[in-house]
Amino acid sequence: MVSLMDEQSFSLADLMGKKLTLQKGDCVFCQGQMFDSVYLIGAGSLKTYNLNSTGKEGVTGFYFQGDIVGFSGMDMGYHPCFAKALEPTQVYKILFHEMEDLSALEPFWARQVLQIMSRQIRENQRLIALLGSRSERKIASFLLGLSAKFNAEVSSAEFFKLTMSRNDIAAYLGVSGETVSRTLTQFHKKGYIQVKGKEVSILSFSALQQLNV
Amino acid sequence: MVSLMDEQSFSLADLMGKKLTLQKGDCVFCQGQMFDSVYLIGAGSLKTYNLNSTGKEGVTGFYFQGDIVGFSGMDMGYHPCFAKALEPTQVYKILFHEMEDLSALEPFWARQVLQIMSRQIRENQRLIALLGSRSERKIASFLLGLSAKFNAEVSSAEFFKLTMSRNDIAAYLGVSGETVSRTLTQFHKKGYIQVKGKEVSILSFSALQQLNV
DNA sequence: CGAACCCTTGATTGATGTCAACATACGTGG
DNA sequence: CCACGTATGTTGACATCAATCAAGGGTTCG
Repeated sequence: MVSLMDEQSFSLADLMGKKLTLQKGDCVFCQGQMFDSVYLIGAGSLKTYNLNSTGKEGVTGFYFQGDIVGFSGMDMGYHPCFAKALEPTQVYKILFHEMEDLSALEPFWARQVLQIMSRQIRENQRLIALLGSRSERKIASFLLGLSAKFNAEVSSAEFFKLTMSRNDIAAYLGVSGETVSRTLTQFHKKGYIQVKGKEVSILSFSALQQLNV
Repeated sequence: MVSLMDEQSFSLADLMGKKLTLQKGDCVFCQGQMFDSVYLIGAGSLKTYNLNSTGKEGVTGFYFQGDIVGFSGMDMGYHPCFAKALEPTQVYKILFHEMEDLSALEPFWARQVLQIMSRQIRENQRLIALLGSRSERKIASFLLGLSAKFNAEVSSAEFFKLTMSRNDIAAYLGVSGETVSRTLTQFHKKGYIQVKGKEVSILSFSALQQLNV
């Protein structure tokens, strides 16, 4: 996979984007804030979430190195969600009108942006297709997706870190935090995964894939 | 809202896209098929869905006039879903590499494409945020979203037509067909909506919005 | 006109949310 | 470095929503 973090585009990002360093809990942008930029993630991870009138968080996505966060604000002109760092994180701020200009100038960049948006649409639709399935399957799919993402883009370590809390995962998949806990220990007891706090390793991809259907 | 169906871009679409006429049930593309085009909808409506190994349909989206369908296939190089007409429908086939060329030449077009993709990301995330909520709320949100879309883009008629079946709605929202039926009649009894087969009219937006939270 | 599909409604069952208690990890300040 | 307090995670008991099964009516299309 060609990534925006490859050398060629890294220089592009450097050119156009102001580099921001975030601590855990810092927000890149807030729900309702005016849209003028998107953010390319250089390192770390973010979650996007919105608050409904009851104050409950709905997590709409997790973002890692090479992802761009903030596109959902483009068409309405304001961000419909918060974007908050899950760990120390670096992002490159990309002013939207500069990105548009560059699209006209640099075909490689334009194609990369479309690729990233397309990937996001596909990933969102993968989740939507899970909407009706049981929590076991949702969580299996979540682990497999995360593992694929990490192996492809971040590292090939056996263990990967869940930088988000169990409740974040729960709010993302539309289940309760307790169900996430229960299902993880269930997977562990069946020998599908190994869990050490926030570190997870998949022992049987096939078993999870079978649940995933 | 500026739409791709406005005069200026209509001529663009005419220029680049071969016009296809579909009957109800016809597929624009199939799951697994190679990606080379996206499709701008001129009239009618489509659903996208995928089949899992058990043969069960998971509906990932509904698309109407002015939407572009097929972006989810871009980054992997093949379509991860079917796109099937829900009624007599017209689409403009847009070869992807031609779209890229035109985007480089025509900033207006490039911006429109980004807008449409952004809207789709936002709409998908709105659904994802509903993942954990009760079916009542899911269906209320679905009706409100559809109503907004129709009023904005298709017509301002009081009634709008559900071109998809109850089971399609169910598969989209991750509930059972029976639950869709029951909830609609419940809304009807409470005076929130009027239902005549596939025609629906919203009598109390506020009541539905309150459920929507 | 028949057959297939779609929709509605009822009864039952099962999965999962909620509540509660406890355990563990984390961060902060002494 | 320890001690405390808070946030996060785990586990159990129970309640509830919605899936499933089933039956019947309605609609569409060949």
